[in-house]
Amino acid sequence: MLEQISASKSEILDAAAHCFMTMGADSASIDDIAASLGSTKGRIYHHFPSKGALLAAVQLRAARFTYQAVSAVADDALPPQLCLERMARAHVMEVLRSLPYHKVILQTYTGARAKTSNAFELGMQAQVRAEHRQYAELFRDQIARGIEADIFPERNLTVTVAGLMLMLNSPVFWYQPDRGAGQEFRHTIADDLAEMALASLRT
Amino acid sequence: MLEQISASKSEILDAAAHCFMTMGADSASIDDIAASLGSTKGRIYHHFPSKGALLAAVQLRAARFTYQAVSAVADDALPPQLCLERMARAHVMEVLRSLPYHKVILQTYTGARAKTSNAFELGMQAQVRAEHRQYAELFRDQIARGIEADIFPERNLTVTVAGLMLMLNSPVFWYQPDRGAGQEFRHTIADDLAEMALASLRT
DNA sequence: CTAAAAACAGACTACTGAGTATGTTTTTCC
DNA sequence: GGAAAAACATACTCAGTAGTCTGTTTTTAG
Repeated sequence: MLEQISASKSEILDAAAHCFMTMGADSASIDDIAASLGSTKGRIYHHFPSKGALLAAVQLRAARFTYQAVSAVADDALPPQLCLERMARAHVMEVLRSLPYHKVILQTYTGARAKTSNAFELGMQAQVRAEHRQYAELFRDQIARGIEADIFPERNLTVTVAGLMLMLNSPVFWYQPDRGAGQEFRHTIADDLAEMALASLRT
Repeated sequence: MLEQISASKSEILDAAAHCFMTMGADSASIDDIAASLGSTKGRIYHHFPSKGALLAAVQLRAARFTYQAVSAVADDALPPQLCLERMARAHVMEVLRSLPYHKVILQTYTGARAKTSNAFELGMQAQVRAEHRQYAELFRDQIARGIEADIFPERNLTVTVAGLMLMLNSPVFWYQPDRGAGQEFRHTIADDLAEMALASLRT
């Protein structure tokens, strides 16, 4: 589940996420990432077998970041609308915290897959999709519970879940962490989006 | 405004959008696009000065597709909530129709810019951003009108508009045009999403 | 019908960037 | 303290690709 990652490996992942974010996952070269670390590609290839594996590792970490943050506040004992609002707020706050990782996810989650596809990397990508699906299920379950209890109107579940989660991910497209006010604005974003997400489920 | 495009140029754009969609804008090579047309790169470079210009042309077309479809149904005489629902439905239907173009937009709209940046391409990219902003303004204006009239609660406009439009774009991430039922399902998606988008604006 | 321009094809160049192979330093562990 | 392994650095190979240049076909215009 939570693999033990060395400090150096974690540092590489942070740098990779940052480079992938700013330059794009394809344009950013291994040399770019190494340079941003003040080292050379030898270090990176010692820890990761290929660029695709490094990218997949970043994506996996992104999924696990949000999964941890959201599953911590999810509680089936709560009424679904309340539970969902807490989950939504936690999701947005976590996305804003570990922004580079989630930018990478959305960059590569449009179904575009490179030609380089050996067995190992295909497996990694499958795992990324699996964990992402598992995370989305947290929201899917609560929404289904709400529809079951007649709190939310009946709609296509796939359409609803995807629409809701993409709304919660929208800051990824425009939020600039360096520019402008910090923590207060983040809470404004999280509150507004969580409120909108909840409202979108009603009639 | 609406530049006259030759049939050959339009065909190239369609092929480029399809290749960019399936392989990613960076991974897809000019040779790939030419091959999918049954021709060679000579044809493409005769019509477009560079790959970046071709990509920008695809993005521009995507923005204009939706702009045309939505501005056709937008009407300031209508009450904002009604107008917005029509716009939302039109947007989703158009996105599903010209899906490859919009997949390319979202692929490249995460703020990641390649290193290749001569003056001409920077100008093209600026124009893409400008027209995209202009399109988003259609929705922004109606939402502002609704808040003004106390129909919608007051929220941060930037957060609201971005969240709303990304929700409307969510099918780009999962919809498969070839797989499964056609026109009826498209209407289901458009109806559900437009309803959700409208509901998200309420309290 | 013919000259000129447009619309391509095909071969070539130059460069980038992923991956490798080997050497060097640092840490670990007995 | 000394061997073994981990953690890097450096130099190199090689495939893929953007862009160019020249030649060939097709269309257009007078």
